Amino acid sequence: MSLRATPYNALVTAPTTQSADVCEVACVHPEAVVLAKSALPDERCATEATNFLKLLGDTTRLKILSALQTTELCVCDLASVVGISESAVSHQLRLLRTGRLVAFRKEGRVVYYRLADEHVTTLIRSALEHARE
Amino acid sequence: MSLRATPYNALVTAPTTQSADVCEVACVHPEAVVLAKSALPDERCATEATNFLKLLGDTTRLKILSALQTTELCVCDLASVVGISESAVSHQLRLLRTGRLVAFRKEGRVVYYRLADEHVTTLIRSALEHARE
DNA sequence: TTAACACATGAGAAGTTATTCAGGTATAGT
DNA sequence: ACTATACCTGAATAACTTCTCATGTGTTAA
Repeated sequence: MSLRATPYNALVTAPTTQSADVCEVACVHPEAVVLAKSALPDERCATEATNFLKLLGDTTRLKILSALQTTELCVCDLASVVGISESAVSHQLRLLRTGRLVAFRKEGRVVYYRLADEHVTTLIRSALEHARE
Repeated sequence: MSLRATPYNALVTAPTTQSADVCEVACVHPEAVVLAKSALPDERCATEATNFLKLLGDTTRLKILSALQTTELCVCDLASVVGISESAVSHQLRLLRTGRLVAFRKEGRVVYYRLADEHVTTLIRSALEHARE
């Protein structure tokens, strides 16, 4: 996960010149293509959404987030719960903070992290449900 | 995305020897740690869930899946809709097939892909909703 | 049979990611 | 002031991902 919002394939994707004829490239079902194309989320939303999903799509981060579903925890605690180094946790927390998936409060030298969003809980629950079936 | 189910950090993660004292490593809030630890999803579920979320966490795949929410489409169509090469689409479809996010039917030499699962639609909708707010 | 088409796949290149390690900063206690 | 603690961060490295290009497979049409 990069901290910048620029996705890998933003540079690679063909420049979609929205001319009159949508189906310039060879395609089999023009009407279906037009329909599907109009249903695509706009670029910004798609990027935001994938950045969000990317953050959930990592075992370490999913564990961190799962742990935070029960209670707020400090970095030390999280390292202990997840079973990795504090440094690794800290790096991941930075990504989660940047993506606004977690919030935190400082108390002296201890930093308590918590989930920032209901969506996180919902999505994790859905994904786990899907995984179990 | 690898096709194998072995995650990157399965080999790196410290071996959690589940001895009597859960908090062997230094940690600040033992009770919170125990609580959070018991709430962690088991390893297999966490892996499956993250594999699923990983598949959603890519702009190209999200576009493919979004397109398939409207109607079934062949590889050609998808390439046209998303704006990338057929080969790239095909590679991504393989991952989505392996992860059982899409299903397909063959008709002559054309292969029609469709979403395999309600969860996919739900999750995409949630993620986009989160992205927009 | 031959050619064209729709799709799949392997190899390789270029980019991205997650960890460790070696330092940092800020706060609390002595 | 000095030390320990809790946390953060940059650099480096190994692993992973996603594309392109070349090629292979199966099906239809001439």
